[in-house]
Amino acid sequence: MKYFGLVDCNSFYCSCERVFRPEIRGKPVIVLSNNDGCAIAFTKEAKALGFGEMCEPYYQIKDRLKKHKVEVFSSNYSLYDNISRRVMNILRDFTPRLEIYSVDEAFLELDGFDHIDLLEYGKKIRSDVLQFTGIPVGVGIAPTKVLSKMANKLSKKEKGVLILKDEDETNHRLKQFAVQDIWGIGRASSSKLHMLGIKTAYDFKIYKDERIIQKLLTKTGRQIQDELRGVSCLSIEEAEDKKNTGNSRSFGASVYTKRELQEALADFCTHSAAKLRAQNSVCFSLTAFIHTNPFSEGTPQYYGVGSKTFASGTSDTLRIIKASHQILEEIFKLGYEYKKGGVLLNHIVPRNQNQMDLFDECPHDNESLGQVVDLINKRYGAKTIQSAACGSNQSWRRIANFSSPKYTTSWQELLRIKLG
DNA sequence: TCTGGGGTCCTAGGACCC
DNA sequence: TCTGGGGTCCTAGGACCC
Repeated sequence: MKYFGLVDCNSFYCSCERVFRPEIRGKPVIVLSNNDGCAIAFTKEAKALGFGEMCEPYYQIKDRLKKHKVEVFSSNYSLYDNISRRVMNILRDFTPRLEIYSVDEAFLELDGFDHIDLLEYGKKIRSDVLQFTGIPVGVGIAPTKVLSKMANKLSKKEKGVLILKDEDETNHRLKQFAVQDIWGIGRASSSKLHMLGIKTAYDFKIYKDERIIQKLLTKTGRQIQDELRGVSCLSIEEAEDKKNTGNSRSFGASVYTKRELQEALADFCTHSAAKLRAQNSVCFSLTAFIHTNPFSEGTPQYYGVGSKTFASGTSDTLRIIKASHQILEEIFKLGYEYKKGGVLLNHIVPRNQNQMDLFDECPHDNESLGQVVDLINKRYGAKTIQSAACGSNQSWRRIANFSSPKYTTSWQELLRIKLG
């Protein structure tokens, strides 16, 4: 018998902050998005106080947070990434195949585990991760991915581990599980299912007319239905190279000039190109966009987007920056208040599958230059070397008023311990 | 004053080919 | 009065996820 495990870190960003601040354990904590724009992570104590609505603007809840003495943090992605990596490394000891689904979640293939006490196994996963990283996790184990997701969700009320093995037990749980809480069923799909009279996961499971499901919810919905029935359609997908990658950001302050946008785009290109080189790939096209603040009523709105293709695949930062500036020349309009910009690298292939173009004007990638830059930045810290196009002022940079130190990734910000 | 960022998969429809 | 059929590839847009 084949099983899937899903391990999910509880309030991951908040838990990371708590690792280094033991005094806030058991207290309400939230973490804000970029620019301290809105709330994106909450501990259960914060949820109990009525916070927990995803992406509620910070300025709207600021006073209430203060009143309830909620600890507030800006997001510290280098810390979260680093702790995530540690958690995943521990999970690798528990399975031959691990799918890292997101920064705080992973699927484990548990094939041929018939003679193992799955409950004990789940408990062991939990206690190991907690002991070695300080992060509390929930574990769900079931015969399909969709069911393991559900088991994981329910595990939060069951001491952190839940196994769905027995058919009657599973049906009993499905009857109490709302259809919109199923993994893969969002707002649009659940309202369609409601129209068919399907309210719970069990209703969905036993709904007979599969043609209608296929028609309304496409192949994805049909697979979810099968997965609820215990028929595994989705398998473990181990890390693959990204098919698209990019970088975009809201600006900390409004931006009006082409010069500043050039710098911001150059910065986004620098990050994206480094990601590309890290997975040893090249891209064939670049999309860049800029836009005004859609929330600001009464001010003129503009969305500018453009693309450029490369005759041969590239991961050359300078070449990609140059292309982003060419796009900017085409889409920039003076007189608007820009609030966000970004770049996307598309049509990504492994470097060894790169097709060279005979008529490409710069066929030779600055490949070795890029590698040296990556190496220096890895050893001496991010941004030790970068293109001058990224600017030095960077007035558009994000605001982060409540940032914790980079405890694990910066020599300057290591945790200090006073003795005596 | 202040509203995130980064992905994946699927389908329909257009362009193009023979 | 009449205007094929079948296939592939690409892209935009929708839906969903964390």
